[in-house]
Amino acid sequence: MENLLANLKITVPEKIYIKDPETSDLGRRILEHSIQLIDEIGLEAFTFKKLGQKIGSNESSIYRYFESKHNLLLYLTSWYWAWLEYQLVLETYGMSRPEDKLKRAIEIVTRRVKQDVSYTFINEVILYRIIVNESSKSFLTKEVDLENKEGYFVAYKRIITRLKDMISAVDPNYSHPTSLASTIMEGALHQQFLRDHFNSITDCDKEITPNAFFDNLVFKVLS
Amino acid sequence: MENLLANLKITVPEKIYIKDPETSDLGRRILEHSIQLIDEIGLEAFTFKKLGQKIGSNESSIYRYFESKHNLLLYLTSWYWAWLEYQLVLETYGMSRPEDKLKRAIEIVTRRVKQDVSYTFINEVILYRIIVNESSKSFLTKEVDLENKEGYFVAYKRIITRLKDMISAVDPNYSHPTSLASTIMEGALHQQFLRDHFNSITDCDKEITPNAFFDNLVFKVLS
DNA sequence: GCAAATATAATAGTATTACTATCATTAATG
DNA sequence: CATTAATGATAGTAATACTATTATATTTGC
Repeated sequence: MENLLANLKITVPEKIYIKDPETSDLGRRILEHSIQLIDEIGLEAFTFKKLGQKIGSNESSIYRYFESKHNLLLYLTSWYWAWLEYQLVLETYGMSRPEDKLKRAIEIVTRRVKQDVSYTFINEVILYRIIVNESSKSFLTKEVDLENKEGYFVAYKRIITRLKDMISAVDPNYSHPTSLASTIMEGALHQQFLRDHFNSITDCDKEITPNAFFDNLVFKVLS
Repeated sequence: MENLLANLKITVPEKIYIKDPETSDLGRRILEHSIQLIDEIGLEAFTFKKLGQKIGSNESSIYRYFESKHNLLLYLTSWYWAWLEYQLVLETYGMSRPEDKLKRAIEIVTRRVKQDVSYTFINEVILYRIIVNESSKSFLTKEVDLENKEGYFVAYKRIITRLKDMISAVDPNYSHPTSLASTIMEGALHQQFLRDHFNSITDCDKEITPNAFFDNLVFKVLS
């Protein structure tokens, strides 16, 4: 798996960036350290100036890659969804029983990323924390419809559609497979967040994982 | 119901504001018009200066009520959760069958607010749109643990706890009542958002409501 | 009814943000 | 080796997110 990904480029919609950051050393440093910095100080306090200082580069140079920090966030989230979709396809490939396949799929999309598997400049463990804490902000804006038209959210929509298909494969008569799929995806992130910050309103802790909750939920709903 | 609320003050944690906005004309204008303005231009573009212009008052005067727009958002979300809890308690009061009670509760917390019921300066229909689009931003910050310690999120946690209790009343053996409760609350807002902006990843539309989805889900999980 | 207290308005000022523009320097490529 | 492209340095702008100060209303307490 690691080898496969090393040769495979995760594709992010072109319009999100001005210059493809994966094609240059500076671009790759921008990605690597923006993930670290956003994780450290949060998206609100994150600025291109601070990032420039961290990577020993100039603010103006970073603007040649991304027109704003919002677009950088779109890039990182898009990258993550594409990466997760890749994991999903790879790890369920060839499974014939729909139940097993769905079970595995739920595992993949609800688990906390604990290992940096792809050995690139993008650290998925840290990126996952950004997804939990910041990804909602990528679409909770007034520009969402415009950006959606530009295709900025295709990766997110595609992985949910895949999950939906797996749900319908288990129970073709279930009436709300798409909403269930989107609820699993967003709900898992939310439960991870609650586990870290509001443990009184989640059952998830060190033993009970969001995966256990959603696995139980989905198979009760579909049976 | 309307009469009751007219005499009842929704309580928001004191530390959220500098001066209680409900106690003065200017304060009430701040609340009324901040809701309108945030709904119009979004939280990111919203500033106290613009609000001041809208209400014919001065930026500096608004700062005497709230130390930042983040705290204003905390106020509005807190107010909403307290208001919703009030609806929940009122509308399920005296119901004896746990199943009926839970069914009604799910209806209350998943429905889109369509009528301004309390006749105050706070328009709940518009506020609901703010909750859908902006409320996550109230806790997705680096300061969340600090603010949680200060009690800024008690209203949110309390309503989820109430819902959890109703779930457990229906099925005391269900293993994840708290996570189910928080998933319903947050998930309903998310489905409303998807309905408005990403209809390909939800089943909800004009006919199917988030309520239909969650009602079906919960009673399948608990039976 | 008036003094004192309080609330609001007006103005100014600061540091930072989120950029854009220009020009110099360095590195890559044909 | 000349041209082009990428990066860096510097400067500048409008807006943001405030704080501070002073002036002017308004309320309230006696």
